[in-house]
Amino acid sequence: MKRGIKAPAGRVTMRTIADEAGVTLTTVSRILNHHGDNYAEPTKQKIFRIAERLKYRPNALVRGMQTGKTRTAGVMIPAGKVFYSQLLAGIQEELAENDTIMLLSWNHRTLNQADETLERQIIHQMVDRRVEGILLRPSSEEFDRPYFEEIQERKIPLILVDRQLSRLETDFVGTDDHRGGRQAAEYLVSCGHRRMLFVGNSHLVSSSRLREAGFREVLSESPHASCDSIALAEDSFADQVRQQLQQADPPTAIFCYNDPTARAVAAIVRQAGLSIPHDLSLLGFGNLPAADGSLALTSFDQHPHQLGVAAAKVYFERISSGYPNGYHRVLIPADLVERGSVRAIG
Amino acid sequence: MKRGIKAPAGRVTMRTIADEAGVTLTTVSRILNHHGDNYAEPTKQKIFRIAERLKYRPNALVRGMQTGKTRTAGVMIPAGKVFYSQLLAGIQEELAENDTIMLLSWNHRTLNQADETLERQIIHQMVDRRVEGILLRPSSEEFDRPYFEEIQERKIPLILVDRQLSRLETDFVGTDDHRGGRQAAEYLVSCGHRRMLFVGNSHLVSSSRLREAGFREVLSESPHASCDSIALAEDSFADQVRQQLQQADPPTAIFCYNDPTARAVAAIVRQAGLSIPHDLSLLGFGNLPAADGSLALTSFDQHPHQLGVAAAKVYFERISSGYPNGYHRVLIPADLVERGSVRAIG
DNA sequence: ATGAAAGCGCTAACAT
DNA sequence: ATGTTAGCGCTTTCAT
Repeated sequence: MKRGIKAPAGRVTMRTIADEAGVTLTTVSRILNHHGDNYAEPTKQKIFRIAERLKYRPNALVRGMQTGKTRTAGVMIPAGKVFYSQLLAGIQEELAENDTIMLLSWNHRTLNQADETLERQIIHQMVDRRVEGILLRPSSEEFDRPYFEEIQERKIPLILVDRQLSRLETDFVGTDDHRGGRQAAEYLVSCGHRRMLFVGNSHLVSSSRLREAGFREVLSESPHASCDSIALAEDSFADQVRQQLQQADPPTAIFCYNDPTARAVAAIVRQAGLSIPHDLSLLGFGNLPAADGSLALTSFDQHPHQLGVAAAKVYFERISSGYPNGYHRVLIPADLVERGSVRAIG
Repeated sequence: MKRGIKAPAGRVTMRTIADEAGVTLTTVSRILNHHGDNYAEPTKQKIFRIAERLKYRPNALVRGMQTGKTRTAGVMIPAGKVFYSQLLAGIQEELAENDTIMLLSWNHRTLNQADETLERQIIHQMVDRRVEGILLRPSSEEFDRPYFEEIQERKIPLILVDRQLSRLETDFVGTDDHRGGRQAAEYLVSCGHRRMLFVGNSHLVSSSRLREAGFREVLSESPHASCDSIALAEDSFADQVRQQLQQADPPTAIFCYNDPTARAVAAIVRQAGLSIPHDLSLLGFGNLPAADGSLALTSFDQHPHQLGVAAAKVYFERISSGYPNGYHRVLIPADLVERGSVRAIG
């Protein structure tokens, strides 16, 4: 004749405490949640003592279900790479500060169309667990992907990190890429370079596009400066680089939108028998550590940890209904780190 | 006269679907959870269609509360460092494979006594959210810390990663440190070295102790081989290294229990006017990328990603009541990576 | 200063 | 092939 679900015996709930203390569930709930200002001091003491003795732990699932406040953030970042793991460290630090813990998942770093299902699944895992908001580094400019709509329809705050989506209005925290591009150009020009090459992924990634735009902006204002572009994603990439080098009037400096790209280019350049920085200057972006003994690359530090902290701050501001109108944007400047892959000429 | 808590209007629950379909909650629950084998095909279709149209998403909190199956793992790893972020990547990959998501938190890398409160808090955050198990890299050999008891009292499966706790019986996944130490010694001996120095943290960290033990084991079997030790944690560390170098019969090779230590030693060695590997061979452990242009260090790759995958596999085996008796241990061998900081002599 | 009752969204035991 | 009911562990409203 028994029905329903039986609770495993020996489990300590508020019920247990209430019975033991001879009070109601309500009383226990109010006191343990520090809403018990009206209760008699002895009652409070008693409840706290029993709770401690029994090692009571609240069920955050139930609480979250009822109140909506899960104190859980969804974070979707491919944190296997150094840059992202430091970004994650920043996020983690700020979340912990605010007694919030993250549900972490990973999207792929690749700009792979087929991963749509995966990312959708991840979003669902988070939504189903009632995260209060989501911090997300998009794997590409997939503005049209339906899972973003899902987040927005459910009115879950979404904070984009590192990369923007061109057609999506959201809070954003990232590097000031446009400015970074400008700094790159200013630096190379100040080193005497005029014929430049930009290597990036501007059709796929906002950071590349913005860095290129800033870069070109400065060059267009610099007398005699010129700049070609090569897109990294293309098959003929290596060939295109070689072609550039074999021109009558080859570039004297190459600006790559990130460090891995710069290292790839460096390999091609060296294969072609040129030495860096003597024959050619190379400038990266991101300031990532690389394998031992590889090229000491002049680059820009993006301060990933700081980015993470800033992102989490925006998160809390947003979920506590800060920013009443419009979206919030934070741009962190990148800083030049000279390491010797750029040479002053002429 | 109304009491209780009102559900925000417009929320889609199983109730909504049941009403719309003219069936019971039970029916919806069973069908959506794929326990609906007995239901009529049209009924099933109808429920699925309505659920989809209404974009229904189950409340995982409620489900978890009732069933205990939260499909959530607690992970406590200071993933800001490369090694740990790759370890984390492995864990993440295997968890995702099994439709599980992680609640991630961070303990400090430092062997700091004062962080006890923090780590306790983290454990509570996880326990309260009813994780099914916990994967944890201990910040030191804090076997006596009470929060481990808390985990064990609640019978939450605990899988230790990378570092063991000397007095705690638990599942463990890590590098085969003893064997790694042996490999290090065998390699150096095969290069002709006899007078060695070990630099580590053996009183604090199991990995250091085991590597040292393995190292010494081989040396004790090698004719004419000898080995001194220096403890990294001591203030006079740099002085001790210098003393070693200035001896009448100084070591020809130094084995450091990890790469950062090796780099610290390298700096001291160079300051002393000696060159690596010409005057002195240096061997690290961990194979971590370092800043551009720094010493190309011969080291051992610990395959952190593989460690992560293995750890998560143990996790699933454990939470599905595998390993009925006793604890499970997985040791992954490390592999030598030659990079030129060790020279063959004599 | 405390309690009773209703409700959250769901699962599962016991029906027919 | 479907429904009824009890229950999970809490929070909150209303009442005394």
